[in-house]
Amino acid sequence: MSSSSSSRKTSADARGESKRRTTINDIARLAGVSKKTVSRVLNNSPFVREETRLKVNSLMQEMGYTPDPQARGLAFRRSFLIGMVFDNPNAQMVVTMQEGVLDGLKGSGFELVVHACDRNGPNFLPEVAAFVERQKLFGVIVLPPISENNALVELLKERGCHYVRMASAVIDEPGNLVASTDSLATAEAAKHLADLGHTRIGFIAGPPGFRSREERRKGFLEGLKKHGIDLPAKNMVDGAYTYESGIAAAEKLLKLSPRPTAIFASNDEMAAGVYHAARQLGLSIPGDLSVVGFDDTPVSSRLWPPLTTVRWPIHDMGRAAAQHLLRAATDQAPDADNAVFPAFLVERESTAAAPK
Amino acid sequence: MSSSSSSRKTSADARGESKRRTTINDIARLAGVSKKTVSRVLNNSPFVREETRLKVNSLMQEMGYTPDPQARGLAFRRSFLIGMVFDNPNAQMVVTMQEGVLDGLKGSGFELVVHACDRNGPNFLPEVAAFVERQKLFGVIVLPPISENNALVELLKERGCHYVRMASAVIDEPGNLVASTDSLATAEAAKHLADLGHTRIGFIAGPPGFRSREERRKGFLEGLKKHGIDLPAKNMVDGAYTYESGIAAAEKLLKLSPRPTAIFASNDEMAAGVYHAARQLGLSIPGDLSVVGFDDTPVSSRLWPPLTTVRWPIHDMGRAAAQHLLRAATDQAPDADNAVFPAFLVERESTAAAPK
DNA sequence: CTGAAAGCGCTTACAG
DNA sequence: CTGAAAGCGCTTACAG
Repeated sequence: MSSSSSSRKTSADARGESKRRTTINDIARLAGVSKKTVSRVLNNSPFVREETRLKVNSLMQEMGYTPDPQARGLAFRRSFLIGMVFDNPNAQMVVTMQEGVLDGLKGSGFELVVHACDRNGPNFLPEVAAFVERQKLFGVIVLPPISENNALVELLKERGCHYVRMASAVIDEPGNLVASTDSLATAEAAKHLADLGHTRIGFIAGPPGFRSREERRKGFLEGLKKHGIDLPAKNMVDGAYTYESGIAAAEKLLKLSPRPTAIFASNDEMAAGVYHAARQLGLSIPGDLSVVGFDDTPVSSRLWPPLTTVRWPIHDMGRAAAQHLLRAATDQAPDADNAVFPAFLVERESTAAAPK
Repeated sequence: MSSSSSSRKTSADARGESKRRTTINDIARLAGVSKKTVSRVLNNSPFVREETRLKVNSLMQEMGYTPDPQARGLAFRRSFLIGMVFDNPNAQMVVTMQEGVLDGLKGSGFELVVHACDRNGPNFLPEVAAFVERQKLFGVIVLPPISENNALVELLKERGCHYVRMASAVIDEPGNLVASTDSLATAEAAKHLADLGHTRIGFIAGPPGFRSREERRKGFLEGLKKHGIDLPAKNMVDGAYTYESGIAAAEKLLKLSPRPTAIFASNDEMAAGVYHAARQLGLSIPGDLSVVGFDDTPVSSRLWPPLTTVRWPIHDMGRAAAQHLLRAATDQAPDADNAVFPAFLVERESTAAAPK
């Protein structure tokens, strides 16, 4: 049965069963070269005669040969897997990002391994470290908020694991970063509300521990200040990026007297909570209350009236993250142009002139 | 530098750098057995003296040894990866399912590799086949609607790849299936509407090619029939499981005369579209129009009024799928009790007595 | 119950 | 520009 190394086609192949996959040995034998030479072609080594390269390549094509990632990985001491590490309350964001990453990875030979974790768990860092080491990951894409964890990034560096941090501001070098411009976008949102004549404004912040909380707040407050508006402390409440927390936060804000005429929620889920609270109080949007969200997730257009919100190109950013890692895989320099993605306001129908 | 096989701790280890991971050879040497014996312990072979097993196990623990999945995989001729293959318009469903799977896989040593595909693409099947072969996947979890593709399943069987089909009805044997009871749930929804006195009812179906389309329709129609209600053909329109298609379908249904007093949409996204269309026509929900959805995704509670819908335990089903594969990995018999999960109606505020 | 040899499909390190 | 040998960290097939 071990005719595998002596004849071009085993009988199983001939019968179309083809139990055994083509290996580097098959290609080497057929090309009349050593397997080391095939390996050189595979790895784009410059030390191969053009003629040899062509012959090997066409043979690989003909036989439908793809190198075994496990065998390669074992020899390389690293795998062809890329991890996506996340602990994020925003499900929609996670899928969209994931789809973008898959998009960018398509046809690269790298596969995406997803890894959910609990950033508050006692073994958070050791578990991620174990994951990275066990699978010998080539690289990791880290979603917020754990992308902001410097100890995590340090741990990845120590292990020689490439990484890309998804973030809401520039917190690393290009090549290790894909960021949106949250503070610019919320400044734009602030300007929008100011232009509509709002001065009594409520702000629902994201949860502590998220850089996006800070970025969105900073941009919004600075934007207001440019228009001469200062937000009193009582007009700012914390949320948790969840629907329920949005309801609770809005209830607090809408109890204020004088009542705010506009509320900015730091994400769409919380903005949906604002809608709920407003409705309970009989307030109409945008007649009595203007609302702005952040994320432009599907829910923003399902709400009534459709939500004015900030859009950031999640899918494209996911793809960019994949591309950064693929550049690293082929020893190309980081692509600085592919690191920062503008977020911007999308005006819909939840904002209107401030009531007199 | 090749002191690795002669001393217990290399100097790097002693300095806490520990560049080299512990391998099966280290454990064998320390335990004073052959690596084959360590391998036996690793694979739960019964042919190991209890004493030996204990010594090896405690040594593995002490050294923090985990076998290298790539090396094991190469020798086993299969990997410790599980694929999740999907092409589904419902992002929320995909994440929730994925989280359930990750939950079930936690601590198993198996990792989840996600693979989006295009079921209408020219190379759909060959691409999935290539994915499965290249990665030598242990198993695959297939999401609807491609879980209903028998050619795909055949292809997996041929390659000896374990699989679990996620479905809306019993379409395979337990162990290869995790299904919800969609038709029972929509029968329940039909009864609910009938009990409220609705007789002029609109039905928005899912897109052709989805088994869930058939199950949900069948259950709903049978449920109505039990209450003596027959749906004329013009009261049934097709949707695509998307928001936009829900709007379009509802516009058709609400043009009917007499106008339906209730609409069942085969998923929540389309139900959200019904809300939109109703609002454009100045119809109030549930006063003028009752609406029922399916999925109980977050959007159903963000809508106003909160949507009466069908809930199915997506997360639990994802976990069950993982558990089926893990049973297969340890040669346990399929767990028939863990295959069918009831879906059921969740009454909220979008349904009320039919207007007189 | 245990082990020595060979092999999984690649790459590294070395030599030419 | 090319190749033979050894090795990555495991398991299979065989022997005892």
